[in-house]
Amino acid sequence: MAVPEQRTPIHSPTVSDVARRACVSRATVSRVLNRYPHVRSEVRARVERAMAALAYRPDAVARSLARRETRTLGLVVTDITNPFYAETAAAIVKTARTHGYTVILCDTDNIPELQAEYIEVLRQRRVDGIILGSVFLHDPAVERLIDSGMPCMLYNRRLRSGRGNYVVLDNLRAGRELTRHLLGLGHRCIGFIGTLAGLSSAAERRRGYRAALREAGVRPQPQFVHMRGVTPELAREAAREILALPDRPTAIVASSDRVALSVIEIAEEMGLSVPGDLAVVGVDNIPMAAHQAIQLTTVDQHLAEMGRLAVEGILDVIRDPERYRRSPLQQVLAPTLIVRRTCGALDPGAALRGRRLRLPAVHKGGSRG
Amino acid sequence: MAVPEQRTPIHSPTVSDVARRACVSRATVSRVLNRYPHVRSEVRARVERAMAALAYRPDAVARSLARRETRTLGLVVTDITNPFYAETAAAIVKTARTHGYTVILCDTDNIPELQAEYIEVLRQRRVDGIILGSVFLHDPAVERLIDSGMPCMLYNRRLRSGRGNYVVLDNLRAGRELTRHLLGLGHRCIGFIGTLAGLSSAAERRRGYRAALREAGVRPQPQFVHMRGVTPELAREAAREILALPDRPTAIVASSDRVALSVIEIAEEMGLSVPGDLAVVGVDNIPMAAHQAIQLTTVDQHLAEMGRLAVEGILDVIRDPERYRRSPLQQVLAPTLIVRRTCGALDPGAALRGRRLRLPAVHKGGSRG
DNA sequence: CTGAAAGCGCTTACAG
DNA sequence: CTGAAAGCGCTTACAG
Repeated sequence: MAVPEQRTPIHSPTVSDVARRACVSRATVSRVLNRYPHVRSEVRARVERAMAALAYRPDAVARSLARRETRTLGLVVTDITNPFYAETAAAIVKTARTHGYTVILCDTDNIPELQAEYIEVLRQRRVDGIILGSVFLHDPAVERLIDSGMPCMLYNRRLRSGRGNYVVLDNLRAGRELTRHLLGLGHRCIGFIGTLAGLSSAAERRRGYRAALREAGVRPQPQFVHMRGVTPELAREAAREILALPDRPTAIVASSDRVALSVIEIAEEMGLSVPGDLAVVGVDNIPMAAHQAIQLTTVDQHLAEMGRLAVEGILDVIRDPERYRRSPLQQVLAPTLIVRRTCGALDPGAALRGRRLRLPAVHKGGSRG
Repeated sequence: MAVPEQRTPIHSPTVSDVARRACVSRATVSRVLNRYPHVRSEVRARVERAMAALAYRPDAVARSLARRETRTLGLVVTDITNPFYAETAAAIVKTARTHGYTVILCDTDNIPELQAEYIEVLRQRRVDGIILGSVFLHDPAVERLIDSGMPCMLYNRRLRSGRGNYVVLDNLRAGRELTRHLLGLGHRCIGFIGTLAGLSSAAERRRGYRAALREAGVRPQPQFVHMRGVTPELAREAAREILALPDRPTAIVASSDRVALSVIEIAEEMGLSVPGDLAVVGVDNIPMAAHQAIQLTTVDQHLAEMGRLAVEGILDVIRDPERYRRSPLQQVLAPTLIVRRTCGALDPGAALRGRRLRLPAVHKGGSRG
């Protein structure tokens, strides 16, 4: 007859199996496993041989239960296909790995309700900490999470309450520098297209935009400002409206590179050349911004560093929650202006009214290659 | 004196706490938790009230240990900032969520050695299955993983051995259709720039490219074919060399949209207009390919569907590993040609030698919405 | 329909 | 330096 198949693979070896084979107790196996110092080297060697012979692979689930720590971080983003989140997620996973942590990726797909659902799932899974890439200025679910004592770290956006650990760009300054840059190029009619006023990032960039106008003695025009939502379609809609105005702006500050790309698309669709007829600047410095066919003037917010700081920060919080309970870890990164083609600064012919260029000291970006 | 602070939050409630409060056994609490049918409704209500009163949150780690299943999937990609992986990861996370599964994201950052390391970590964490976005044609670590019986699913690329469950694009057909399309536009001098010959995706696309040339009676020119590596810099290098040849090709088939974008950058740097002087086509249909300023002719490989199928497939495998042991689940998706600007087909003025256009029946792509 | 008991695979005081 | 025992928070036959 046929040889019976080997089904249900013999259960994988446990500490007990190793202990039996090495003629020691399970406690000793555990000590070897965890590089506990005081184990006789002869015993240690015997245990290690047994582990090798059995191809023993420790069960992290059991260890998590016993130690009450999972060495797992939850990462909640609104859209991993947004290069902003992809770049930060890469840095987060990488940094976590170097510290022996694993990352559960949660993507809300821009559906706000899913955030609370994911937070609940992560808490049931007993992650050691939660990193949130987007919160609303008013966000009860996140306030409750903070209240609960679960270590968490916000990045990119913060709460109006000012609570929580976070790492964000100095968004006000980013909006102000971009606007000043355009003012310096001679623009006086400058619009702003953002995502949502309920997000600190967009709201603060807009405040920076307004501040720069005010400082230059330019009166803000409310009809030049739109904050409709986060999808590309809404950004396009806003661009279409603003650019159809009889006295349309000669420059647009977009609250992100993605929004800026939508604006450029619509401008070209409407027969406006960029930067000839319309200057456009963004924020993020996503890879595409550097592309030859785009060359978007933007602000770099150092995404890899932001991701790294988020992880290193939350690991500190996990180690010593008390310490950060009353004085949260709040980091603000300085923006770096990257001057490229779409603002018109590099193409004197396109600069309006022949103003002399007065660039601030900036990193002139090319490819990020 | 000051009110003493509440530190180390009283340990979160367990089944025992709920059981005590509801005056039932822990087994009964567990039954209610798992919607076990035969529980008296009065008892069920009492337990539910107790859970609510205590804000009980089941411990998924303990449950995993007891049930020997984690409802967690591992996802290993080479670079989450590559839109291909970001798009598929989004679909994978989304599909997993609807089935109650969570996803651990592993990003090897294109460092091959990290793949084996991540696989080991995932196995220790006792994930129920592993999804791999990239394998080499010759990949011993993955062969061993398959041997081990751990449920796994490859996507995008497969093994030369043909083993394993996978969902891939019909890459040969994709390469062939793109090349035929260019041949149909009059091109006879067509180059191919791929990533690595050791990856099934690029290798099969190149085979399709060769097949199309052969079928058209065009002799393949080895100096027009480059497969150097996966980074943008290597793609640029290859483009620079091929386009500097005295008898440079009039069209390039790139093995991915990212490679195509690099080729376009170099072409423009060298003063060649696209598609006037050089037609370029890619594969993937990443969001950027649709952008106004690019309009890349490409092949859609239905990334969201690929991700969804990968998850649904691996869940089937997890449910019934025996069934797929001998006849693996292997799915091949049909490519969809998306004709845009960069091939020159939409701009008769740019079509070489005034050939009459003979487009295959295709989905003419615009924006992806 | 419900409970007592054993078990999942580790870790960790506590003795010695 | 090492072992016996208890415990982490669940689930699951097995009785009744």
